[in-house]
Amino acid sequence: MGRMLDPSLPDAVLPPRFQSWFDGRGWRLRDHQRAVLEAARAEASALLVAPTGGGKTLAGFLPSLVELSERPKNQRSLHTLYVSPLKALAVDIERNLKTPIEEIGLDIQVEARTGDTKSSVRQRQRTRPPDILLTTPEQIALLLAHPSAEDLFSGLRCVVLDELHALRGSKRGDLLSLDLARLWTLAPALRTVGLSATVADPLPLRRYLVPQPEEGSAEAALIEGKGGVRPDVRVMTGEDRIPWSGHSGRHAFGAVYEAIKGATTTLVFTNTRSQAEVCFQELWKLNEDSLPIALHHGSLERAQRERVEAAMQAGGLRAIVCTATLDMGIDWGAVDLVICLGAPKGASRLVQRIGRANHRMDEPSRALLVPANRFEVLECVAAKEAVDAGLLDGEGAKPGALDVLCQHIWGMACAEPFHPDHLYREVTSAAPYAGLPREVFDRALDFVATGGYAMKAYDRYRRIVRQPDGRMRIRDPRTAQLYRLNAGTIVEMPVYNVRIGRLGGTDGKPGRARPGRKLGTMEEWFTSQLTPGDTFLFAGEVLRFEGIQETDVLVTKSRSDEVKIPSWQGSKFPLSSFLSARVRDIVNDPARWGQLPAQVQEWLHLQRRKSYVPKPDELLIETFERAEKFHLVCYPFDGRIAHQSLGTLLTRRLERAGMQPLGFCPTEYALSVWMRRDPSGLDMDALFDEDMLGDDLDDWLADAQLMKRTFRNCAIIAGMIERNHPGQEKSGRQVSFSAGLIYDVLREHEPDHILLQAAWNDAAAGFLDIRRLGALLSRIQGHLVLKPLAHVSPLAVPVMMEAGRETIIGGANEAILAELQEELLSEMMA
DNA sequence: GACCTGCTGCGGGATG
Repeated sequence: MGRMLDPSLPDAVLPPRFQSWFDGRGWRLRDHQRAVLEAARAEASALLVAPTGGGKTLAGFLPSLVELSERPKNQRSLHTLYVSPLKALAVDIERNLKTPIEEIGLDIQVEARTGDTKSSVRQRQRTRPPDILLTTPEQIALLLAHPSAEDLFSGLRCVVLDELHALRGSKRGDLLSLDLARLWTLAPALRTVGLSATVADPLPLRRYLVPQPEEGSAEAALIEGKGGVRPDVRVMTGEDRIPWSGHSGRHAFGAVYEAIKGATTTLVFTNTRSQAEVCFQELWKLNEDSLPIALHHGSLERAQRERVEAAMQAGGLRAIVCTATLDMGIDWGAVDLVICLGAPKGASRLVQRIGRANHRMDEPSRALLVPANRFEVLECVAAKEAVDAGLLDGEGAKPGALDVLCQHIWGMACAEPFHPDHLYREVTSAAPYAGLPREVFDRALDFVATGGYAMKAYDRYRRIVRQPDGRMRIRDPRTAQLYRLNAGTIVEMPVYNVRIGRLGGTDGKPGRARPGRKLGTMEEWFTSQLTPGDTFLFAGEVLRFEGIQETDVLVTKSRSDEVKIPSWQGSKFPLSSFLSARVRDIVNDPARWGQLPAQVQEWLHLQRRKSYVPKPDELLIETFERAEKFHLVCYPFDGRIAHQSLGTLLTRRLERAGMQPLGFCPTEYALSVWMRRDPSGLDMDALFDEDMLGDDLDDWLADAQLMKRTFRNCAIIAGMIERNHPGQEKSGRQVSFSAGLIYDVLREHEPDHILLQAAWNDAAAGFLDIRRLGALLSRIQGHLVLKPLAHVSPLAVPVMMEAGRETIIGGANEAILAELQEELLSEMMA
């Protein structure tokens, strides 16, 4: 492998001690490792893009190890900072780095620092740091917001940023970029190494890694590791009937079990926690061979998850059913099959998940995609094609979040007084904030100093004050303490603890129960649907709901078969634009239908006969009457979030047009709206005009609850509202109430408040997906195809099922749904 | 016999 090495080079790159360590293991320096060393020698920052495995982490650390080995004795100071999005990775790397350090015989200290590190150790690390510190973005922010920051970091030579693709573009990534900017100020000799999975466009990552100049832009060197073997991806299309709707993949559990039996170790990825619970439960029912299969998701108690991870590490498991919790993390060499249950949602996410299998360079990772319904078959096929062609989702760079900027300004004042001009220049050296106008920075600064003019009367919002010399300093030590309690960008929903126990005390007398072992957490809204005696699935067990005591949901184990499926309200996994365009391409092009399973082909052919198959960039709009209601169904294939926004805005227009709309239902692929009047005579071009993104949108948002929730997150991150902390008597509801109050006050009295702007930006990028909706509307202008029908069309059946599920009172009543499906299918065939 | 939706990540520190 590799190119011929220049015989004059090797000595210059790797010192003899290192070379013989490589030799002793039968390793050769890989090309990308050499390139990182050469970049470091030239004092250049670099982005290393490579698939998992292949010594990427070692490549990031090699230059630091070499430099530290050449350092004069007795000179110890923080040399290299490693940042990972996961605490577990920091701890794992600590273990892994110690091997080469010991074996080469280097005098280098390595320590991890996370929220789990003992506070005495954290304190000591400020004054006597190790040579290499392994940590998280939040910890760096905390270290920087301390008077000791300058001493600690002034000698820093290198920052290694692991899994950078997973941080960039998020608020955590924004926070980290601002911290980098401060580090560049404190340690001008600093270079960075970014480690990233393969991305569609590395440029934003390369910019992220170096200080941006006032004019133009700068980027780190790009080093591309050799791609491994293309993964072997298959889409499961058995003989079974492919469901018309639903997302559980239940019809395929038998085949999933067989696949697990046929592999050494399998990761079964699901898209939701409830899907993971259901899948796990059903696999155990099928598990005649008693295979050790485990469950892992984010609402399970941490200790339980750690037991599963340890069992995996020890080779004791055949499969784990999991959610995105295992998208990243410690490599498990034994995994040789990845199953993705349900729609893959995006090519990059899929590649990341597939990469969890088989880290040997010369063998392909094996992956099996299991579509749960007909539309998902299209999505799985589109995703497989993208992976086969080596294509990924492109994600544009978006400007840094303003609430994060406010938090950072506050933190910087905790370290030492700053001059606004200097801090502005520093902040704009961070790539996400390179385009930040001074005027916006000044408003953020003013917010940290006063809360904004609507809040000026409230003393508690005054966090920094101006000194006579023009510099800003923290107001008092308490305010600095408050910063430390509120640092970070992750905001959680208030949750209940699920614990074993009964109401009424252990001895049967009334009184306080002593709750037992904690199994995990559940959200208030699901809890509120339970009445004592109900049974539900959680942590892989059937539990009986006993009652609520304070923030504990008390449960006992049960053997009931009548189980409710718990659900959580996480933010929505968006279907990537890239993948939705590819799904459209398949549907639009009958020449490509041959690769689809027979049932799906028949479905599309039937659609062509009974209604219409749109051409690229056309939007098909069907109307038909059913059960005394008129339905309008359109198929943008643009993801549920954009369809949700479109549905809201269309409904408002239909209302004005006198159609008396009754409801709408978005799916990933389509949108249905139903109403009392027949819409087929409407001017569709006017209905779908781009101008709906103007006043209609503003009207709707004015009183949208979602907007308040978004604002709450921004207000917490910016430090306007305190987080919940153990010991503080402030429930989640009280926090959101006060956030709602502040939101209303600001909307009325200070509509240009920085946090309203921050919330609007979040909403536009998040629950509204404005960019996507805008692209959708402009794509279809002049390409609407209206098809008034007598009956429901084949494409519409799954959408109608989805709508039926949501509108049937009392949740999904199976008998009614089955009946609905029968009716729809016979009407469709009519 | 179907059918059950929405992810993850982190987190004071000085003093007794």
